[in-house]
Amino acid sequence: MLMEGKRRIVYDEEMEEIKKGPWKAEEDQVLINHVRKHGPRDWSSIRSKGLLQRTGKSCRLRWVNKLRPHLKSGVKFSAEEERTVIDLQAQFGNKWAKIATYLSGRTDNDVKNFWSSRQKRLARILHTSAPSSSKSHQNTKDHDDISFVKAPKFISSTEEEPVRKSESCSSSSHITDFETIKMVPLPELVYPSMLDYENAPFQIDSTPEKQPFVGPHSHLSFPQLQPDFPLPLESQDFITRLGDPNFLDVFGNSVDLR
DNA sequence: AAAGTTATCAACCGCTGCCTC
DNA sequence: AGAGGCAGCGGTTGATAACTT
Repeated sequence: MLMEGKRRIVYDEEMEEIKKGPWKAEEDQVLINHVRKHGPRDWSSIRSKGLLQRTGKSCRLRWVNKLRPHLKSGVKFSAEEERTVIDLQAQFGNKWAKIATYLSGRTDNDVKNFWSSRQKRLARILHTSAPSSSKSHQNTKDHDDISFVKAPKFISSTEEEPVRKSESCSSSSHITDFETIKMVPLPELVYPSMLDYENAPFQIDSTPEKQPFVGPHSHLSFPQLQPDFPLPLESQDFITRLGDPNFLDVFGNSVDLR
């Protein structure tokens, strides 16, 4: 990516240059050398020693996202990886760093970008505009997004670590009552190939044993929607349609599901 | 071929939690 | 105990590539 001409230079209080923007190969090399000597830590010392005019934060990010060994840079997410992300997002919420640990060679940034890209695509398919970036919408973003159901309590078979309050909002395995959660388990979300709805067979088989996820923790299980929870009628209708071979046709007829 | 739209990626920002003093 | 620094995380932005009209 060539953004050389757009490089920004800013100054801190001491008028000491802090370089921002794209990294040069020489800077990468300095960073790699630092990690070879000291390991992936002491990021702020890189600048204090005058090795680079980058913040420690920036150095860490560069290492984690681009320079770390064994990264799958430039390699698209496989169907398997997509399913893993979808499954884990349903379980953990937007814990990208945590999800990334289940995918070798993928960073939290990769997972985050993949998911946000997917959300936009889905929003378009559903004839809802992508979430506005306007600050005034940020706190309510989840509520204009795609569709909502009242979710039942999910049962997870694993004992999980205590969850901080801030984490609980979208982590379905910790929902304790009928909380509003983002996203219904659209078939497309569970089976990424269905986004290619020209060719999708729409043979939805959601039996737990066919869930393809394989992660580092073999005991991991995913919450399942209980079949008989009381969804609002509108949502029930929506979900009923998911099994309809013509389901996606409705999107072409300006049906607003919000 | 040009213009418009969408997808992808890299990097920054702000916040939070942990650790040290 | 609490202040300050640092690392890490998630959200967001902006540039470019790829695709469509």
